Amino acid sequence: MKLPPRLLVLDGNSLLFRAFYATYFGDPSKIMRTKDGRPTNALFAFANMLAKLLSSMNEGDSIFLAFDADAKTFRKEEFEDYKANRKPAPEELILQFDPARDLVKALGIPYLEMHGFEADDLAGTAAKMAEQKGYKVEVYTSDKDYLQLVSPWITVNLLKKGLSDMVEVTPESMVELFGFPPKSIIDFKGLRGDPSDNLPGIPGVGDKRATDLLKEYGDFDSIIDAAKNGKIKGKLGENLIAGEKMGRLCYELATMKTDVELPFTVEDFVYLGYSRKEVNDFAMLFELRQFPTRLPKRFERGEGFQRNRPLPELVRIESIKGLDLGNEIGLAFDLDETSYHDAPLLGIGIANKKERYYLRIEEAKKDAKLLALLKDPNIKKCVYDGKKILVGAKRYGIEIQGIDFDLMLAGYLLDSDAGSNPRDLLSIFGETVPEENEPEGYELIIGDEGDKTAALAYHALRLKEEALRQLKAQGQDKLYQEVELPLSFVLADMEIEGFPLDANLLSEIGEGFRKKKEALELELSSLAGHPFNPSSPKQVASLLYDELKLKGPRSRSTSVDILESLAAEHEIPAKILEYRKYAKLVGTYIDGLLPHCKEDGKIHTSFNQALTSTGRLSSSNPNLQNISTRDIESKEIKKAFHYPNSEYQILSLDYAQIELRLLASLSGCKAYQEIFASGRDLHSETARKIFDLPMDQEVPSLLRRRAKAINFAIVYGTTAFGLADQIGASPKEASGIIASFYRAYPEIQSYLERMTEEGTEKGYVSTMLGRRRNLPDLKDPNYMKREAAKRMAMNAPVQGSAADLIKVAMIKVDRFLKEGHYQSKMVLQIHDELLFKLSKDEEEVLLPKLKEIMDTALPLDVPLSVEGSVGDSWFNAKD
DNA sequence: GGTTTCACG
DNA sequence: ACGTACGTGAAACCG
Repeated sequence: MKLPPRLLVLDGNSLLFRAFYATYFGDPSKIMRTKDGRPTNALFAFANMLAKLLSSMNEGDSIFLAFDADAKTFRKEEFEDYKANRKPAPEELILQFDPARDLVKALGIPYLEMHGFEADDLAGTAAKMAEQKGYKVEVYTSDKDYLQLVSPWITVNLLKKGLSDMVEVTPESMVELFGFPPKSIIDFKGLRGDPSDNLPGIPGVGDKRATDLLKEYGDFDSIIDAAKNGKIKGKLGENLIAGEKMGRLCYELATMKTDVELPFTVEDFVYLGYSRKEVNDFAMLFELRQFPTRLPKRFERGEGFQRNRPLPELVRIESIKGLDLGNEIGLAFDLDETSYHDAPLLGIGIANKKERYYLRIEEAKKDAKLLALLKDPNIKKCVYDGKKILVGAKRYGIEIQGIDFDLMLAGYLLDSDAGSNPRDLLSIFGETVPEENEPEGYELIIGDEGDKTAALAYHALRLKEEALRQLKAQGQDKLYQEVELPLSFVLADMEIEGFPLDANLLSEIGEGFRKKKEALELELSSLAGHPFNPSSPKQVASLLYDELKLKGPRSRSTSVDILESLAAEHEIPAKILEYRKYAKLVGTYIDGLLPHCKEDGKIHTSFNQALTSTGRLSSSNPNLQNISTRDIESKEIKKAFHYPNSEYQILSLDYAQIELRLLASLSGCKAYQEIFASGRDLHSETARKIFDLPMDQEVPSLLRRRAKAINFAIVYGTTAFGLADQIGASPKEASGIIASFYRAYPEIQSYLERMTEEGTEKGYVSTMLGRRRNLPDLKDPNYMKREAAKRMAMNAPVQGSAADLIKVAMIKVDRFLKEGHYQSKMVLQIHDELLFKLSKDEEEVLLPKLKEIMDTALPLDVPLSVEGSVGDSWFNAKD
């Protein structure tokens, strides 16, 4: 006969508490710690408990572990004093909570925590679910509340000290041990209360009387009835009647919830093994060297192990009719990620916590119930890349309301270097998605249609709680809720609105560039004495360094600065540079841009909101954040960006020296702040300070240039070599300048040092709004890697805070424009600059108002300066 | 697909 | 004795 499947249910909090106190010795100074002082006693004992339990398991057995989420539970809402008497857990234990979670993860044990529920509700639900499916369930805890679960199929193992000192409670042993059957424990608690949870019960009823009453009358209700009917005489009877309300409340609070809507099915609990690498990393980090050896080898998994549960089977449907989706769903669009402004929308993925569905677009568009659900703001949508969905939906005339959670943005904040494609980003959570539905060779795998889309919908919904928990733990929940998520809606509008491009004018401008490029090509061939491709670095290097024998660098580089330095020796390098300029213009900005121009006379970029390591946006397809502006001739391109018939103008508002102002504010350097407060020229003032010039004398332009260079160098995480290279001085001279800068602004030096030190300690640095950049390389043994990471540690908080600032400004600007029902629209962001489609009659009102919003987006210790300009084209809207 | 170059902040 | 500035995207070349 086949044995019933076996499930182990663990109360993680209870076990961890037990683990802690079993190794506490009554004194925090005596507990086990790592060399650098982090407490590990509870982890040690907890890890050994888990190792022992895993050792008892066979292939095919299941395990589930529940944790408490945060303090606010439904019990607390019903009874304010619930657990009010509990002493807060000691600091040493609290410090081990998060690592314990990491351990459970590393061990590949399916685990769960949910807001508003305690571990026992989740564990109880899991146990009951499994019981119904015919499992033999073993619960491990030290909490006697669990005894109410005991049944022929559920045994509760009560831990006294550790796993070695444990009582197994079955229905039979229960009566023996406690004098009443499992279900009476709730009646018992209603009568007697539970001092450990601060439940008073009924006054005058203690252990003895409660047991006696239960023996005589059976359960809580019958006892109260008996008292009301006068069968229980005297003081006890009166107490029972008077205390009924409190007793009943205690009864309810003691009742374990076994009907929580879990995002798991019992099948998800099957144990698939642990990752050797993750376990070893954990053991190393907490100096538990023996621990990995205690784990059963049969469950060890090597590289490439996917701990994630198998996805629920994909269900293709033609309508959502009859589906139970509730008021929170996962939603995904089958729409190419990189070309969602044009690519066809193939279908829609929908998920609840247990199932995932896919509808082709033809069916989806006809499904009235689906369309109503999509536009219902009360149905919360959990998505991956909501902006893509909004843009796609708009094109197909589908209305979307109620986007509530965006897994892409949450994952990006948790690890800005994780990469923004779903596969890489989901790996943060130990999940993955099926391969894209792509033709493999000539064989089209039709079976995969919608698989990835439905999986994304499913993950977005299922990972919401976990992602929000992690964001909160990292102090990034506000940044997510109040900045990134709302910004994604603003960006969607900007992308949909687009930016005007006059294709005819652009082609015309391009013809001029093309002629110059072709002329230079001929000229170069004749100068070289033979035809060659000036676009080929290899051919150019061979011409310059082999044929002409010019003295260049060992690297044989042909980049701008090298060619400029060679210009004195020969006329070819300068011509090559000129050729490259026109080749770039034609290739990237004329021929590259034209195909992106749509019939609406506009260009629709994609802002990538989950890509850069620092928190900036990036723009692609096409990139509108790198249109030429420095070189006056190249800037001609900007003339083609204008609205037809001058019905609208272009307004540009940009933050002046935003990063340096932030450096002044973040570092708290008074002298540096003072320059901005005074409104004087930053670079001249810096030159005066570091080169010791008199206040009244005008600053020579060479010194101002050098001061400007060092101001930038500082934000980049300067090196003397880099600065020297930049200003054409010796490294020695450059390091002298750096030293003078730090002498003039010592707080800036200490701020930058603090960033590298804190970064090394914590493994990350943060911006003003708590955005993180992880920098594990600060500890890398390789010197070069470490130095590079230091520069990132100095730069990321500044560059990232600037990104925070303009993102907040964008949200505020957007709200202002929408609330005032203005015609004008925000259409582009270029890191420190916002561009607007400006309705002429709104200019007078908007200019000062928008400036003010940008100026005051975040409170700083320096004034901000926003410069604005208006023109009939982008070209004319600058300076 | 990786490398080089160059456009931007 | 290393070999240097921070963050991007697109196009062209080259193997």
